[in-house]
Amino acid sequence: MHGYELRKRLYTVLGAFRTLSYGSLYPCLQDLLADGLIVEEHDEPADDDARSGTAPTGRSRAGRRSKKVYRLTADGKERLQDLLGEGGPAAWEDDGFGVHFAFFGQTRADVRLRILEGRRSRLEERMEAIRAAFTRTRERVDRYTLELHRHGLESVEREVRWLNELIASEREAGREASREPGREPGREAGAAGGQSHISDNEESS
Amino acid sequence: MHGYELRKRLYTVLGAFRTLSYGSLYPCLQDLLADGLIVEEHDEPADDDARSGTAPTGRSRAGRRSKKVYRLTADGKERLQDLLGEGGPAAWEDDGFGVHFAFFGQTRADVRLRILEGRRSRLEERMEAIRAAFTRTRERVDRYTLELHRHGLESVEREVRWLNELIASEREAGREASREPGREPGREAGAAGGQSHISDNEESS
DNA sequence: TTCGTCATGTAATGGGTTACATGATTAC
DNA sequence: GTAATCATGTAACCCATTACATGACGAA
Repeated sequence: MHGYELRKRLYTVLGAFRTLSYGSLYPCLQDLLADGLIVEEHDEPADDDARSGTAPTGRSRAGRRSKKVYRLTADGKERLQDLLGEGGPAAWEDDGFGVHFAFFGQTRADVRLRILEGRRSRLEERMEAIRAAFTRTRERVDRYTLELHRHGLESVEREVRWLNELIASEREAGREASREPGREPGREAGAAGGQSHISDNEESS
Repeated sequence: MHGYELRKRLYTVLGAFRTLSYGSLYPCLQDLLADGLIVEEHDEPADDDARSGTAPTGRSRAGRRSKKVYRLTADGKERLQDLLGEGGPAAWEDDGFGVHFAFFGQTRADVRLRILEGRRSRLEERMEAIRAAFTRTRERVDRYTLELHRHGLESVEREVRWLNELIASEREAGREASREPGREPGREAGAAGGQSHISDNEESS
């Protein structure tokens, strides 16, 4: 898709986390282009006789013709897979986790599990740190600070419970997948829930 | 206190949110100094005969003598009060809210209430946005993205409930304070909970 | 024809981090 | 005396945002 569209979609997908300004998005696309990870297409949708002078009669002529449409190259897809396959420490930091999670649909099952578990242990470390600070400073902070800590701690605890559910769900899916040997392990969608394929750049190379 | 100490305390107070590197802290202190909002003291704690050659025998000689100890000037305190009194939109953004909340102990009750309500309405806007995106994209995103949205939405809902409790608590405290006319309104500590005074730069001017 | 939205881009700017360098003080 | 920690500071850099500038297109 093109930049403008990408940004809006980025917003709806991980909007709660962060959105990206055009000032960083467009230069980034240029870099990706220079690195050969994406190619630029011009999306002139069959210029058979589209040049007819008649006004487009409102809503027809579906998508407004847009400037630059980008598409991942083979190199780009490989790079993406490398990125998604990493699952290292960067993937369980606050920043990285959201993005990695948003791409779980394209991520190998074993990597998904590693990321979820890594994230959980990160949060458990943080919980420990907060709890320690809690007992250490008990009487030395005012009640608002205490309340802030309490709420922060509960937030972390809640996310850990969420991760526990996801991990259990992933493990369950793994067991089911291994019972029926019809497919290679580590590539299916996951646990509960029906249709799970993402839009998946359609007829691309 | 001095920079090193400040940073550690910053970490324990709003550590869950963000910590500050020395690379930004020290230049910042220099700017504050240049603006006359803080002064530098050298904290030579009574050099009566502390120069005795004997080793300090371990744990005595309480605070380690530190390099530069800063203290707020009258101007600095005024500026702080201005900052704390603002309670405008900046105070209910993700960034600003944590800091403002951490200073609630020094903040006027009416400002506290305004900040809490502003924060709540910000979150309610966000909830609406997420819910809208939810129904709009219902069938077009994979289950992981959906799960991310669901969890994000619940996080926001939870924070709203937390704010509701805090607001109720503040209102209750306000009513109690107005019943006993012993003090000026809008300066007491708040609702439930015992000791609430913060360290409050001790015998300072 | 003009306005609003879609769409892309550039330059200035800002706020922070990392990495580095230094020195004082305490513990062994 | 040497290592670890406390404590301060500087410089390079990273990365994103803001503000600005441009242009195409659809609707009034």
